Amino acid sequence: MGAVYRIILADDHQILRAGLKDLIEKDKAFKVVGQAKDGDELLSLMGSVKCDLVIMDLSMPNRDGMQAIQDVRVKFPKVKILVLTMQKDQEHFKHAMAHGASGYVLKEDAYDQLLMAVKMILRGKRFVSPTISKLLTDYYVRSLDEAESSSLDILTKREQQILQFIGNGMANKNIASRLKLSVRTVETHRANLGRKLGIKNTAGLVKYAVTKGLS
Amino acid sequence: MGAVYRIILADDHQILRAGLKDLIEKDKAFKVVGQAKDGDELLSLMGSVKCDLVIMDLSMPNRDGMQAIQDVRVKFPKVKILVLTMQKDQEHFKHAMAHGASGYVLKEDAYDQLLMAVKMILRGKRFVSPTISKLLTDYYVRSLDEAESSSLDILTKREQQILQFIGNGMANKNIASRLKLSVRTVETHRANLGRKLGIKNTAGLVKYAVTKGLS
DNA sequence: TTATACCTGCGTAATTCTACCTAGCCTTCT
DNA sequence: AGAAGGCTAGGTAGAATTACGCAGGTATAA
Repeated sequence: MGAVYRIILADDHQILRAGLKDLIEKDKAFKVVGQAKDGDELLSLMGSVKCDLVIMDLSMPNRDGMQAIQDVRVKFPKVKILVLTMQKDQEHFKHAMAHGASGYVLKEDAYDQLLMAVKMILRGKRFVSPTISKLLTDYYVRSLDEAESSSLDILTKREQQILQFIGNGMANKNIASRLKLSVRTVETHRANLGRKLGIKNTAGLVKYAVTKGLS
Repeated sequence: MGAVYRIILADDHQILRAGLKDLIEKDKAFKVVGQAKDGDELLSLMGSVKCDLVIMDLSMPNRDGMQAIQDVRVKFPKVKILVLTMQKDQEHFKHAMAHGASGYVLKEDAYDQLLMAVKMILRGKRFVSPTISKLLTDYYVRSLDEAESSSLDILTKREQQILQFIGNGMANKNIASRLKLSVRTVETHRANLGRKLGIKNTAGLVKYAVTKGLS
C-alpha cells in the first residue's frame, strides 16, 4: 500500500531545490520533508527530521558532498543517498558510489531518469544514469585501445598464457604443474616477460596482467 | 561523397544473413558483397573479395568468432569488425573488444542500433550496445558492493597503505624505503595482510589490491 | 638453406619472500 | 590502571624468485 516516502534535498542552489520539490511532490507517494544548502546543514537537519532518502549534490560549501555521503552513511545507515550533480566524470561517480551512494543522476538528464532512480533506490536497488553508464564503457574501450597498442602483442602466446596465470595469483611451481612444464621453463618465460615489459618483480607483472584484463 | 561501403556477413544462420542483407541494403550506401557461414569460410572469402566491414557472430563452427576476429585483424588490418551476437555477458564482450572488434551489438537490440554501429564504425569510431554498457556498469556497481561488504574495513590504515604499494607492484624493499620502515616491518604487515585476507602469495595480494581499486 | 624466433630446460649464486615466533612502545577504550 | 589493538622490528629457517648465461629442438620466414 501507499506509504509516503520522506525525502530531504541538499543542494546549494535554492532555485533548484524549489523546482525539484515541486516536481517530486507531484507524485503523492513522495514528500520533501526538508532542505539543506550544504553538508553541515544536511547532517544537523537529519538529526531532527526523519527521512528515507537524501537527494544531494556533490559540490556544496561546508563539508562537500563526498564527505557528507560518508557521514550520512555512518550516522544514518538506513537512509539511502541519491547523488544529483553536474559532475560527469568517472572519478566523481566512482568515489560517490564507493562511499555508499545508491544512485547517480546528472542534472542534465531528463526528469524521468531522476524519478526512476528514486523509485528504484527506495525499492532497494541501485541506479546509474545511462549517460554515466555510457561514459564508463567509453573509458573502458579506450583503455583497451591503449592496452592493445602498447605491448601485449609483443608477447608470444606462451608468454601471454604464463602472464595470465601469474595474474591469477599462481606461483611458478603451480603454473609449471598446470602446464606440465619444468619450473625452470616457467622461470625463463617469466624472465623474458620481465625483460620485454620492463617489469622486474612479480607484483609488477600481476598488476600488469590484471590491468590488461588477463585475469 | 557517397562511396558505397562493402560489407561481409558471417553467421551460421542463413535466414539471419538473408534478412540482414535485406535490411542493410535498404540504405544505398551499403552493399553486402559476401556471406560466410563460419570462420574458415569468412577468411577464405576475404582473400578474394574486398570489403570495409565484417559483421559477424561469435558462435560459429569451424574457427569460432573469437579466433576469427584475431585472424581477420592480422591478415586484413584495415577491415573493421562488428560483432553481432546473442552473447550478453561481460566475458564475451571483453574478449571480443580486446581481440580487436570495433563494435558489439546484440541480436536482441533494435535494428537502428546496428545501423548506428555500422555508421560509427565506418567513421572510425567504436560502438557498444547500450544494453552491454548498462551490463558493465551493473557489474561494476556490484563489485563495489562486494568490495564494501567484504574485507577492506578489517585492515588497519597501515595495512591498507602497504597493500596499496603492493598493488602498485613494489617490492618489500622499496616499500620499506619509501615509508622509511624496516623491511621486516613491511614483511610483518604483509604477513598480517595475508592472514586477514586469506591470501598466501604476493600475486594474490596484488590482484586483490588492484581489483579493490587500491592502485 | 640459412636465419630467426619460440619453446623448452639446466647451473649457480644472490636476493627476496614466507612462516613461524617474540617483543617493546604507543594510543585508545574500559 | 589495565587491556587491547596497532606499529615497529628482530631471529631463524626454509622456500621461492631473480639474474646471468647456455643450449638443443622446432617451426616459420627470407
